Amino acid sequence: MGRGKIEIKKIENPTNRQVTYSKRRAGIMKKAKEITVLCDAEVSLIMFSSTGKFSEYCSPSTETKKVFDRYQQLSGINLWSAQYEKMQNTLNHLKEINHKLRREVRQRMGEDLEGLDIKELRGLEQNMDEALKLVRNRKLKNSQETHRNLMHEMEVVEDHTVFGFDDDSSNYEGVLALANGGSHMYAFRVQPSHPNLHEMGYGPHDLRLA
Amino acid sequence: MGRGKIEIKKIENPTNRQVTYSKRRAGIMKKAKEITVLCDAEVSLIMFSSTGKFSEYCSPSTETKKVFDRYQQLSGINLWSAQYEKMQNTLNHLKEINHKLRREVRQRMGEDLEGLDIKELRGLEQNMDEALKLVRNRKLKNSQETHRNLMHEMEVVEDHTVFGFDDDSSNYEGVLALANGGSHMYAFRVQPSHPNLHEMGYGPHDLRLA
DNA sequence: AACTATTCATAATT
DNA sequence: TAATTATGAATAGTT
Repeated sequence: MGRGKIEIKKIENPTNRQVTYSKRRAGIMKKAKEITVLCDAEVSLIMFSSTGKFSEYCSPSTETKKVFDRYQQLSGINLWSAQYEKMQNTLNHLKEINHKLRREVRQRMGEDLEGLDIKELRGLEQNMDEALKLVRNRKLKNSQETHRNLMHEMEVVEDHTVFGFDDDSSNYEGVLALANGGSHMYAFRVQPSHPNLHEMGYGPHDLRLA
Repeated sequence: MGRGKIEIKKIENPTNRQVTYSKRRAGIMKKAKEITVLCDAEVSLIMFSSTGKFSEYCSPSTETKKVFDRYQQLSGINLWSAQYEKMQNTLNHLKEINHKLRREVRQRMGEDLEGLDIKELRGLEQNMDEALKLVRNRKLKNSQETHRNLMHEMEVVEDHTVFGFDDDSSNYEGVLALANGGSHMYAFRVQPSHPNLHEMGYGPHDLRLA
């Protein structure tokens, strides 16, 4: 179809090659459109010229993404397995760590002690006892400092006396806020569990790790 | 091109439709191959017939996956954004929680107290004090039970006396193992940080959340 | 970019 | 379902 037969091999002249590309690209696009209409088919066509220019056709019923998804299912090629698996592993690892940390905090709050034997309890007690001393020391140092600062301020700014230092409110909101029953730890709890990892639904090629 | 012109609209007769699909599919495939050779182009062609049968062509230089990757870059359509973003969000959320939990444990171990003010220190101290009481109670209850069980066993199995209850080894290996300086918490530390989420490298369409 | 002379793809037919 | 063939479409070379 043309003024003479041509051999199917790379056109070396870049201009000719580009021209032929344009013409044939249009042809294939047209054919793709026609087959989708005539035969009720689903088509995804992606082309890059040798100069890197990109064109695509996708049958109107779907999107390229859907064609890709379907392609994955049927071809058995898991395009994203590597990435997906890595992320999934990281997620699982983090969850596991989280679980352990949460348990550790709970135990340090005096909850969830059922699973510990005497030795462990003894160790925990000792550890907490030492830690408590550290906290007490820190508190002492801190209040001394605060006191010193106050004194200093009162000396420097003499007519701006500081009142109302509420010495009774022992609230530990900041990081913990769990002193009175309702532990704020549940704010940490991760959403449903697996937000939406299902939706990919690869059927037999499902990558979800246990 | 055929024994008469045809209108481009869906072929209602399923047999004819299937036959036409086969013929035209072969035609497009051939054209796709030709353009890749003649014009040194990169092509991905995926087709599904109305009966669901799937065929693909991909230029020999690449793989379908690579074409897809390139498609993503140039089209600006992030095919996996939904999935990827969800996972990324979950990951970040988990990391944040982890960080907080880790800090909480450290504080309950008497470390990392610099950031706390007096009120918080007071709250922490109080909380730890109460928790320590709980742990002590538990330990007491536990050792009483152990003792009782021992007694019981000695009564029942009279000639199998139990010696060697090492009352001095206060090891709390199980969950903590951090009593003596080296906290085992670092075992929990998550690998490099972002295992390999970089490798996708979407350039301007990078989805990595801060 | 537009124009043919050809070859090619394929609709209808067998 | 698979070949055949008449016909319209695609396109290589030219302008």
